[in-house]
Amino acid sequence: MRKRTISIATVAAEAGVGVGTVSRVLNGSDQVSEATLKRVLGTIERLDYRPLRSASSLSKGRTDAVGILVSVITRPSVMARLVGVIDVLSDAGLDAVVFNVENRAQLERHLSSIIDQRRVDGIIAISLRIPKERITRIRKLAIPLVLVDNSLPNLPCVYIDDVAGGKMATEHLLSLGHRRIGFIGDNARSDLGMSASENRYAGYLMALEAAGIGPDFDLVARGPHSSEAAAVLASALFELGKRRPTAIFASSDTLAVGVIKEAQQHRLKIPDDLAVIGYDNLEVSSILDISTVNQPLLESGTKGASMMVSLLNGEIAKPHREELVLDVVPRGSSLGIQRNSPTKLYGVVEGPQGLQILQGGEELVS
Amino acid sequence: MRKRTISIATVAAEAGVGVGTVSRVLNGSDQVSEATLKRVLGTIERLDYRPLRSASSLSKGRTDAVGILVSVITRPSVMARLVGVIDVLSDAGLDAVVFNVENRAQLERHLSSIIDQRRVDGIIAISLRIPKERITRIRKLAIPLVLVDNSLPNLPCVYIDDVAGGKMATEHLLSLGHRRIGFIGDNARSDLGMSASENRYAGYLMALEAAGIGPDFDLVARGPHSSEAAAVLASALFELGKRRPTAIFASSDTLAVGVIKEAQQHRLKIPDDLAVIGYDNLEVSSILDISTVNQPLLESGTKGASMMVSLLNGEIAKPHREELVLDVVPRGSSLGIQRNSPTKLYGVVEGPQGLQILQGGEELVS
DNA sequence: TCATGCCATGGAACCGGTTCCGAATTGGGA
DNA sequence: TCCCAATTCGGAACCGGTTCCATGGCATGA
Repeated sequence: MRKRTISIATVAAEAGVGVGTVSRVLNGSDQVSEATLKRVLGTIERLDYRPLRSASSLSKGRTDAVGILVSVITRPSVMARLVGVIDVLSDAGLDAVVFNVENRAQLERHLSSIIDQRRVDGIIAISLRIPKERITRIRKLAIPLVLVDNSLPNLPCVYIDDVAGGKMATEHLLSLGHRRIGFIGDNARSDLGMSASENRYAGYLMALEAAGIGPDFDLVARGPHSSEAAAVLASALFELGKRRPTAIFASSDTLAVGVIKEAQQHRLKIPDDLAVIGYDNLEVSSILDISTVNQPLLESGTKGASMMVSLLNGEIAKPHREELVLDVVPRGSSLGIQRNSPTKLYGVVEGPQGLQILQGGEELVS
Repeated sequence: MRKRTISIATVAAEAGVGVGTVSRVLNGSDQVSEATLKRVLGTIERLDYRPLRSASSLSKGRTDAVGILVSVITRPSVMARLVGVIDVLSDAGLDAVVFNVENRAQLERHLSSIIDQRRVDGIIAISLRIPKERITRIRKLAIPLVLVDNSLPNLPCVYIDDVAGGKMATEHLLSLGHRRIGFIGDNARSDLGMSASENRYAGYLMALEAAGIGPDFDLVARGPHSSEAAAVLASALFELGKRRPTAIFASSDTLAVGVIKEAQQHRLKIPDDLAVIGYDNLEVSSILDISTVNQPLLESGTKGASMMVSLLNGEIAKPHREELVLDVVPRGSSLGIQRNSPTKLYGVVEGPQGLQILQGGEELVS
């Protein structure tokens, strides 16, 4: 009857050393002589031994895992940030434990279980507003917290100035000579507090005011975050007759798509009858040639995760705040420039069965 | 000087009982009298005590976490499945540890660290082919493994018959009278083995053969999974002159988008000059009115996760296999039917600042 | 009244690592 | 040759739960 599981004690016995020595070897301590190091490593190899995560977690007092709280994960922009976060954490050897938060109750539940049970060493919140009382509790427990796509005083965060973004988008339309500029955005939600759309709206108002144009609330509309809703709202704006907007700033590309679809229904030519600019620079905006405001989404994720890694390594002293840069991507929906050819260079070759574009570095199967 | 951390011993001492009793209370054992139960619960409440995850993991011998291996996570279809998985796991009180796998090396690294360190109780692989030797190792260690969007004998899996799907899509085009039907798909990749596109291709060939049409490899093209690549490939097909296809089956909606964009460049009318059908029923296909094959993506995730939960609870005896149903969603890109109005009913109301569509059940901020 | 058995309970042993203290060995200098 | 310091190492104590066994109390039946 063999021993069931091989533990550190098994290795120690087998190698003829103490458990302490094996542990030192595992953790790369320099307090081990060359000879023993080799012997222990050999034994580990031979027994195919790996230390158990939960055991080392318990004695080390940390989990080597980071909790990621994500607001409605299905949104492409949120997704992109998440990918950035996961990649960096993974490279740092940290587990990424993902929690999808659809509403306030879920947020509370996840937070309390994460925090109280100490399941993770740190928390990254993406596009999410954390209740104040939770923040203080997290602070008291000294659990690192990093905000991505959000900003709070005295907390490390990677954020984007949505007000400036809204201003830039509106200014783009103003620079093209538009004066009647509409705004279509998300409902302001109190529960999860994704305030991005409202901030962009604020920027929109600022830009108008700076241009000496008073706000016309008839040109402003909000609804759920979907193309269909945006289409309905756009339709309402189009029916204003000669008072209808000549340009629309949609607070996200998803909404811009709905606006454009609806414009086509109304036989409005883009951009001559109606100029449109979105926000996020999602893939769909490039496909549909929609002008937009580019956010470094992936980068916001990687930056945030890097901060977390530094925090866990005790490398950052005080809260670090990083603001990422935005830029307007003018495309056909506002400029009307001739659509350009695919930017990437693709070489089509004759494949075994039909045409083929080979991918760089990829191994292909015949 | 107060005690630093409150442990189960603290609670036991405070409540005047043994640690065993507290543990029993925590785990809902019925071996505790009403009176002590109340007293212990009170103490727990008063001290705001929560058991430490890693400690219970160590002694219980399980982590209450599930590893999720995901192939290129950015693909919308993969994403949708992931969301389904996370939601179910979360409801079951299991942590979802996500690993993004971009290439074979990463897959190996993640797998070995997951498996050897026993970081998780089970593994869910989404749209991923696991190397045989890994499978046998996982089997030997008795770690539950569930495949989503993939199928292997003797393993629990949730899969979709891509061959049948490819056949359905092609038959749809055939039924509209098309005879010269092109195929645009992904490169067959050996490393991660996402064979979906190739399987759909197989279905395409079967449908053609059943209709008495021999395959014409001049109408077949493969490339990277992007709209741009698809556009380039489509362009090549369009330049075949009178031998050009009158219809194209794109193995995913992303590719179909590229095909349609390119058709517009070539002044081909959709669907009169060219009918197109995609695959996946992504949001973009509905926006652009592209016919497609609907896969229950979210459902595949939830089903897979449910299997995992059952497995971990020891409820399933032998490998359970579930095949989900597909259906063709005919839209304008093949039928040319008048575009329909938004399906959802939205009521536009006058909001505090502009128009507004209220969301069901959502709390709104003024 | 005493034997029997069940139920609630305390607490030691244990899960598998890490850490720290003390001991053993070695090397160098006096 | 002896002593001291540095280096290497063994192993007990510990992290904070869970589990199981032994124990004490109480009720039941004879």
